[in-house]
Amino acid sequence: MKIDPDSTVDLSAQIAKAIRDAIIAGDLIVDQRLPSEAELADHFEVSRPTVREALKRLAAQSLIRTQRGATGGAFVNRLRFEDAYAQQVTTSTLLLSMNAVSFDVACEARYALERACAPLSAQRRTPDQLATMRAEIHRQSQPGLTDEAFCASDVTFHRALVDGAGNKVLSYQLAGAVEAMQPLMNMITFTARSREAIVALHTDIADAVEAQDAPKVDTTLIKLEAYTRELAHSVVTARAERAANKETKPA
Amino acid sequence: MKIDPDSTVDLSAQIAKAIRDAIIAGDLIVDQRLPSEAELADHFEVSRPTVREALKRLAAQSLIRTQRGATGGAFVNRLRFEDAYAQQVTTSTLLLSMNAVSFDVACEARYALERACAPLSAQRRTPDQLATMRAEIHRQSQPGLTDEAFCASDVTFHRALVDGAGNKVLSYQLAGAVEAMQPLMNMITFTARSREAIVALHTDIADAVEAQDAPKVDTTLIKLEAYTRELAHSVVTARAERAANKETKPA
DNA sequence: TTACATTTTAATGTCTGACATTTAATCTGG
DNA sequence: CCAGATTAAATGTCAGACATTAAAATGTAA
Repeated sequence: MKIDPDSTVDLSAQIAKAIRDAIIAGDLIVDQRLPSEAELADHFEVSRPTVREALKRLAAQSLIRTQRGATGGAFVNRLRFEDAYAQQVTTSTLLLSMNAVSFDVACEARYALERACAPLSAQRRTPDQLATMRAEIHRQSQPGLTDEAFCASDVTFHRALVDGAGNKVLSYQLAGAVEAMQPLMNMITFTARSREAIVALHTDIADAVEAQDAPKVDTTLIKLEAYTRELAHSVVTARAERAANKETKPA
Repeated sequence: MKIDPDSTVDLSAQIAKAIRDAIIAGDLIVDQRLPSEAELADHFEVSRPTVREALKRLAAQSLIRTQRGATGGAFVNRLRFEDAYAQQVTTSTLLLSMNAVSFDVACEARYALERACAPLSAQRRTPDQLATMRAEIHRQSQPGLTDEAFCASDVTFHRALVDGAGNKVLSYQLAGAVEAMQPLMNMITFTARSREAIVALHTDIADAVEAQDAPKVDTTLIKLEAYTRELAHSVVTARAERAANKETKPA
């Protein structure tokens, strides 16, 4: 593991890269202890604060964890799916909000991916996952629910559907797509009638999943996607109209 | 933005979280300059090295960038899809290698996602993307190619297929799934005959995409998935046999 | 001998203060 | 008006110190 002191790149970034590459290459294995900060400082011929900045970079990516005390130090972290979810969701959310991704594009991606899971989920879903879907449908039917709570329940419902595929890699990939959509979905005002329509479609999906009817799940998801887009467009239209009124009225 | 000095959590982690939350909430907008390190140290009532560790954590997630000099400082970064790809690939790769994800599970996820893109790609692919697919098929047909180069070309081919959907969010999500598989694929030894079979399937896919025949793309991808799994299983079997011989022969 | 309390020790976490380096803005002389 | 020198403000780096934590080693009494 070497760095170039003459490079214009931050020393701490170089050190982080060197260690990260070693982890990816398998030279440092899970739960292995890195040298102490003082030893790393010696090795790379830099000061301890610089080493610490490098280690914090790696910690931010969940590549290492640190422990204080006599037998403490920095250890290569076993990257867990649960840890990766959070980062995936954060990153996806910011990508959507910072890159002017249209609702349509995000929606299309989300449902395309979800439909990829659906056949597997219809086949393999556990009773527990089915129960979660039913429970969320019930929650969504209750009046007085805020739009945010409705959306959150929607996310839980769809995550149960995705998790039903019983493939952790799929669940991980989908976590970002589904949850990152939530802020966009929150812009939609769900009227009583639109909630009713969504709950009806959710029920169809749960029924089809219970009956292991994959094609039915697929067609219902297509309907749900179309309806979601329709709702979003009506929001955009209403907003445009309000803006137009505002422009003409005051004078 | 506040932190709790009595918490057992690292101060730098708390500060990073406070700033990250502010970015996600939109309180800090793209390209906005954060206060200087000295000002942040004052604000949070910590020392400058602690603030710096927090900023390095955020930099590791591409949430901020720093600039030296008179008008320098830390700026909220516009998270780009290209930046996110790299992290996505790194994370996915480590997830697979550290969590004993079986080839079958990873393969299933990859092809399920890829098939989600295929219909869109058949419909929208540009001539350029089609040309990339053809070029990679040609490369894959050349004898003397190393297994690694063959795999790399395979990745490029499939990325062109995925990008053909013309949906950046889909491409981003797929980047991790497709590229993270590469180390696993590299374990497979591609014989002349298996390469021939794969090239034939790739050609079928390219033809179907050119003809905008979505169902044909789908069925061919299913065949390709089956064949890929078959190859992987034969590798595992061969390895097990070698191990068995090794156990009985030497004495 | 064993169980418990104490001390030691090795590591990370944090602080202070200083200097180096970079870069844009400002000043200055032609 | 322009080119070069100067200045100022920020990040990058360093050295050394102390605080805190937690495990291991040690000591002590039943």
